[in-house]
Amino acid sequence: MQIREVEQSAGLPAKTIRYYEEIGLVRPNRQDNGYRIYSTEDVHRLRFLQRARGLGFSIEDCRALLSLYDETGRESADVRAIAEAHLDEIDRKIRELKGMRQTLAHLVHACHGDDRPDCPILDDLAGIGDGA
Amino acid sequence: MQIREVEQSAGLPAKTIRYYEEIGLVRPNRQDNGYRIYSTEDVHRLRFLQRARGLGFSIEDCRALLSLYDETGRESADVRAIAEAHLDEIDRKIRELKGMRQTLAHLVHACHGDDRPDCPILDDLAGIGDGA
DNA sequence: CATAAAGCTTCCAGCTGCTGGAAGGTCAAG
DNA sequence: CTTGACCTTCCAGCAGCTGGAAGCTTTATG
Repeated sequence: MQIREVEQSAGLPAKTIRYYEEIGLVRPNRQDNGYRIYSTEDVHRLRFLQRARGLGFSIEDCRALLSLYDETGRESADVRAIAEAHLDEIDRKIRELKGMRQTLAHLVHACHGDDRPDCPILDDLAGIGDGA
Repeated sequence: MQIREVEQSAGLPAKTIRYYEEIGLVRPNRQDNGYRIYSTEDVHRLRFLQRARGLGFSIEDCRALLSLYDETGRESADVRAIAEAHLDEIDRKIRELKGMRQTLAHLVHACHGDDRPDCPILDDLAGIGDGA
């Protein structure tokens, strides 16, 4: 299978697929002309990566997950530990974004948003608290 | 005021302050020896940046907000438009993270996480659906 | 058979927003 | 006069790609 076809079946752009090879996540063979040739297993790994990345795992997490996937003697606890750490990280990000969201929504609400220059959003950013 | 002191009052590391100058967000004067010297207004701008970044605005948004802040004839609608677009973006990210969170929490829950190799997390990533 | 279009290759640069570190100038204290 | 704290510039690197140039190969068409 050539790269253009793998794009479809793995759901990843060719550039990304080559990049994943460059950083050692997948090792396709080469044809005589130098073209990459992907086995079903290569495509499998790429799909794995596509899903793991879609869940927000970092590249290094993906590398660890893939190697656990390869390792038949793995302990599921190791996999779960990675996933739990990532889950915590996601929760942290959600909390952070919600904090921003709240402040921002409040400010947007307070701003009349017309042709006049006075603006609670700018006031807040400038550190002019409303005292409340 | 020299940079080390500005670090404290703006709540930004010196490296970042210099970087903000490099990209034209602030323009401190120089002493004869070449040292940067920050006016109260410079510090003010930096604090503005610190807050805006803390709310997750991009550097380009910050640039736009600062220039609206400078512009006394601004329309608050312009400020609000930037803030609303950013709010939408935050909401999008929260939704994305929540989607990940849900899938991942489900998988973590399903994984017994012991010394055995079978693992629903890896199965899912490998595309082995549980058919449900 | 010539040529053009499509697909492949490598390599280099750039994106965001800093951050670390090296090499070196300046200044106040002892 | 030296030490140490501060300041400067410049260059490199982080994540995770993405775009583009320059140049092969292969396939389709006239």
